[in-house]
Amino acid sequence: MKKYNHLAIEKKWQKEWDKSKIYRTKDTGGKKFYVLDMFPYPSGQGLHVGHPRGYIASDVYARQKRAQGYNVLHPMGYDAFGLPAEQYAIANKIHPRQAVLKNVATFRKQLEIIGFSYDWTRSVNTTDPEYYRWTQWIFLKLYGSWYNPKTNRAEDIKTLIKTFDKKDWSSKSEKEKQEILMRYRLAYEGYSEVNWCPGLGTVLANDEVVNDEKGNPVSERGGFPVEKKTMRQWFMRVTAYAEKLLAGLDTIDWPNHIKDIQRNWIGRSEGSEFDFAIKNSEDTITIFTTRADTIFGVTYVVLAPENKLVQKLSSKISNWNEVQNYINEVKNKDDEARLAADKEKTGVQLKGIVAINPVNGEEVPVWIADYVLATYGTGAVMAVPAHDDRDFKFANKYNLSIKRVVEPKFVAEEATGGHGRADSAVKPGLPMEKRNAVCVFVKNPKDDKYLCIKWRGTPMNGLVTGGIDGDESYEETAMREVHEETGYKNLKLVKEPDFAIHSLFYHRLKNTNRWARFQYVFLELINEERDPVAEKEAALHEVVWKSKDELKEFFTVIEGEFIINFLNNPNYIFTEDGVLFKSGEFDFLDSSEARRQITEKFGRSKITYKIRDAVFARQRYWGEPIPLSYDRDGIIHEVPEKKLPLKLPEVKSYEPIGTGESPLAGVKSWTDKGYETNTMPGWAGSSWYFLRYMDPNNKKVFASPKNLKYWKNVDMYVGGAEHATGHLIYSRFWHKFLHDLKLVPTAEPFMKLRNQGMILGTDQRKMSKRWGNVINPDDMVKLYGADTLRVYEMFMGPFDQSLPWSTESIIGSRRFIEKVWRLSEKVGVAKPDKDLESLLNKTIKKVGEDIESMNFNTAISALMILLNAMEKRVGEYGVLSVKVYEVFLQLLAPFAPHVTEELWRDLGHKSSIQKEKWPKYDPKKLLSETVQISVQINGKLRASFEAVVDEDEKTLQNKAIMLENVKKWIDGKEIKRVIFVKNRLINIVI
RNA sequence: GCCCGAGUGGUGGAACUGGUAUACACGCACGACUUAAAAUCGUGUCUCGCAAGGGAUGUGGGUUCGAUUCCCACCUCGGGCACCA
Repeated sequence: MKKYNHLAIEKKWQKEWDKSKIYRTKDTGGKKFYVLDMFPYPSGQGLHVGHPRGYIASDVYARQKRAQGYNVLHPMGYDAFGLPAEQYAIANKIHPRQAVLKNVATFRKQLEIIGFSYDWTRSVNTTDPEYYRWTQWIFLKLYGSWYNPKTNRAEDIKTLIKTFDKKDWSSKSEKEKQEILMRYRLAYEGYSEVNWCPGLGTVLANDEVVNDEKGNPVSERGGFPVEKKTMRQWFMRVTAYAEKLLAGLDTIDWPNHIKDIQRNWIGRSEGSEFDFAIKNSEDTITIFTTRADTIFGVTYVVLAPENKLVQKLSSKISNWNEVQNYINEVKNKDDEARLAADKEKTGVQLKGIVAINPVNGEEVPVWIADYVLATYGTGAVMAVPAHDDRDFKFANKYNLSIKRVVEPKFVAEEATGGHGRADSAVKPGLPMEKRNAVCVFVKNPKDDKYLCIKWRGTPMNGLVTGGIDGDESYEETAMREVHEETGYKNLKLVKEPDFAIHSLFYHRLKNTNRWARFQYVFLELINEERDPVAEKEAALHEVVWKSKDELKEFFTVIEGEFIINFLNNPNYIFTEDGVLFKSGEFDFLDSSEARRQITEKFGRSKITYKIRDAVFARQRYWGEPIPLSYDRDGIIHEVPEKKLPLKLPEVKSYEPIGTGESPLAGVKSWTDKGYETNTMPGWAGSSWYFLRYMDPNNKKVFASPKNLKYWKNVDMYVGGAEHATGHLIYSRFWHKFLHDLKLVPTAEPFMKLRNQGMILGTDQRKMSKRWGNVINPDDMVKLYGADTLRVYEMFMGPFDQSLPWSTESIIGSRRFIEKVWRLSEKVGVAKPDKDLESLLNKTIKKVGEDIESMNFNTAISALMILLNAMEKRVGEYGVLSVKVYEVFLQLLAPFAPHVTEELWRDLGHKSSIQKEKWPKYDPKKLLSETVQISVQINGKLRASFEAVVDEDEKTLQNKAIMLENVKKWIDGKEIKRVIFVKNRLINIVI
């Protein structure tokens, strides 16, 4: 027998496939299918075994699609701009381009030996000027466009200019025009803070900044201090697409958690805006809130320290020095200190400034505090400490008043006792009678017990309650009711938190629905003297005393738990929806309805998003140049389309120049022409690369309309989940923009997305040089073969789960392939075997479905089961049917393309196994002739027996009862019920 | 704190729509072949029990003839967001 020499076989077929070009893709021909991997960043480190996991999966998937008759586009390329290449180049004193070329070559080699079915002629590289020409071209489109909210899409900036007053517009200077347009462009110039490291003379990315022992930010390299510096930047107006990005999620098949992350990131929030006028001023403070129903509870207003209004009002602020100091203090805090959630809130009052609540004209103080973010909503909030946790903490610290305006509401849904009333579930259809009432806590200071009422002949327990008569005060009602119901007469009012609840119930005695607002009143016994209780009252209930701890158990009222929370926690605030109170005409409205009405009358509804515009500039050399230039007057000019690509200048030094600006700012030939010195960020090139694969060598357009129309978009996208809020948002944004401009045919770039889990080191840690736990795929290919590596990576566990590498387990996959190899000796003409036939059909079904749903581990497992059965068959009859073996090879081919090709050809086939049609199963042959029927007694397995498929219940039941093990259990007992599940089980209930 | 996801043998994991829990593989033990070893093949391998039988899918409850699967509460781990008004 021929020896299984994986090295020779794999090399041989890789060469042969390359020669015969079987993986080349044409842009026509039948139904298309686009299978894409997230292209790699070719680092100097090379690959570890975790990297190819996704590539293997997509390769298996692509191979199956090809076998199913699709015209499959399955390309690979390199995302090679960015920091690591630049740093590698600086460290090794070579040009970044050289570093990239070298790393790309290494990657390609490492990938090739694994035997992927990529069409390498379609490869792209983001650093290739012929590629980034189109990245720059798309940038210019973004720069030249605005988002028209009326048409709900991006349009040429000219359509914006048309909306301006003609005369007014032409009277403006170029500079003014530029400033106005900049507020609309989808790519726009602005300012933002960066991590500036004076020690290195450069700007650092967030992950290049670490904390030293004292928690101060320092550079990862060298440990130099890092501070904030405001710098000129370019931005992408992602926020304009927030709604489309959100809505699009419903149209694509992505893992739910990725959709959740994106939804969360976009952070849509429906609320209202209100204008608070500033007393004795023309200015107003606009606030955003989602709780318009609490607006009558506003006791102050807070601005973000960076809010422009603060500077504008400076002359009216009497403590301006103090305010300025606070603003500076906040500015110098690093992000971590400012954002720490548990940190104590700080702020300063703007003395002399008074805001007017638009709903009731109340005058409230104005503060600045860094718990209000300048970048969200309007950068200002109305503070309602009674119903917002943050405002509550702030109010407590600075002694600001607290006004409660929303009260909890409880609707009786079943017959429960409550407040000593005979009440039950609200009856639909009956009118609702509103009433003011009290509910009384009476404490006996001697033993700290509370006065309770137990209703005779009912399970109801509660407190003393009663309706308010005429113009009685709460206290008067409370004392009167206590006296009537219990006889206690010497009581005094104590100061405890006052609160009220609304209770909706059906009043049985009065046959009416009641909506009672119970004001809680806290009394204390002065002494235990009591008058006799009227007979009528005494017949209804008895008096009991309960300690605080016993109350929770004692109350049968549905709102009992809430009341206890309130009693136990003096800081308890009610942040949920409820019923309005002390809110003028809106009293007794539910929160949601109140929000609607108050907004309509006093404000306007508004939708706000968390997502921020994305910074689109890096102060680095190794990125796409931004194709803009500045003239002497600071007017920005676009680099004409026909002059693209604007290539990076050849320079000797691309190291930081020490000002924080890009190294390009130190290149005279560059600055002489006024070119923008910032370069694009790493995500620019990766935001559209999948389109370039459709037409990678086109010199006229980024991809021809014909090819775009044919390939449309990516059908299956495979990559890591870590790109959820980066690449996967940005590329959707660019794609939607291109779609608005009718440059691409679909609204979404990636129809299906699947994430691969990480492969961890054997020590369960992330594979990295640092831990010394890196496993190199080259070594695995050499030792076990690419086919074994592929099978193992697909078999080790669920594709989307992170799993540790096991040096021990991979041997199992190797054994599997060797068994397949050895079995080839035993094929020939064999007698039909129904059981094997049935298993084969089941396996065809299972493997096909499992690949489609990316459950590769169970697909392999099914193949192993079939192999074991085939071996058993050979053991019994000495020969295995060629037909069965061939189908098996076809099923295995996507996973192990080399060895299956070799064995396939050995069987005498002239063409590649990769060209074969995917096997079909016969639904009629899926069932074996016999099935195991389990017999349960009372749900416990007691016996099982073999039966013919689809046999009827009666027959099987009779058979089951005859079994020894079953007889034993049912003997002398009555069979109450028998449950029958076809072809599976019989459960006898006794 | 909020939003997702996951907890099953010594290990990675399997189980369709509620229907024989632990498939498949690794490891381990024993046996065959061998002068020997490796490789290969075979047998066994959740747990308590001599057995009959009992107990096990993070913990505690519930629904059901029957729960890894559905519901409630809690614990642990992983991921995302984090003063978003």
